[in-house]
Amino acid sequence: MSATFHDDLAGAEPLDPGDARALQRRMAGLVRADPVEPDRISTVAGLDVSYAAGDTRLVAAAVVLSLPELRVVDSATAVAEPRFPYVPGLFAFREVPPLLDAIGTLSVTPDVFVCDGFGVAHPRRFGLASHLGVLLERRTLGVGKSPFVGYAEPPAAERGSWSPLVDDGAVVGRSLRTRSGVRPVYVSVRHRVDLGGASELVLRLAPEYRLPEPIRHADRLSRDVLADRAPQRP
DNA sequence: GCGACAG
DNA sequence: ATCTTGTCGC
Repeated sequence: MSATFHDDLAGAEPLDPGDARALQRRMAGLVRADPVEPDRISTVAGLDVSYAAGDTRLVAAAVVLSLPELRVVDSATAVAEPRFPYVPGLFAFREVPPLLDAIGTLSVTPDVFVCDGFGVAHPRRFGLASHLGVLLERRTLGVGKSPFVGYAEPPAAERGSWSPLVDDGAVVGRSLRTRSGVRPVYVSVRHRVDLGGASELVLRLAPEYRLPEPIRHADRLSRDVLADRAPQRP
């Protein structure tokens, strides 16, 4: 797909954490929450980045699946050297550049991007999903594996149960049970997507395992490329 | 001041 | 994120 929407901001890579936080505060104002109807979504891209122990390289992957079949229809990867250290809250500055590279070589433009991280469930309401959504001006949502900010009551044990993730008095996401009896994932919307629609979509994307299929595919692909192995079986 | 802290 | 074996359970 084509380049980013806000190219000016995409090229604005901060030099230090202070600049990065300031940039997040400015960009947070560009985020919107539009309703999304899961029935009208036909392609979803899963995104993930892998790292290796004794290797400085990092590999970003984007895998596009069709709905409701959940079949892989496109994929792309990008190898890079991290340009920013891992700092909680500034995660996007580390992973967005390589993710944009991978996304840029996709031959199709997916309806929604599912990120490994959060959207507005973030100290400055501008996590990875928000960041990517604003730069691409596309629908994005985040699925986290562990809580970052806020608190959520444990959802009931059955798949589909959820509870609001509240931070500083605001609902910033949902703790959602995608598998009965398995610890929940944290859905955090953020750009041109609403929380209810995002949760319903995540449930459709995760019919069998805890994590959404698009993310599982991206995780496996990025790991295979990093290990210099041929992409594994479907 | 101290602890927590997405991946 | 990544380093790692076996083991309990459906």
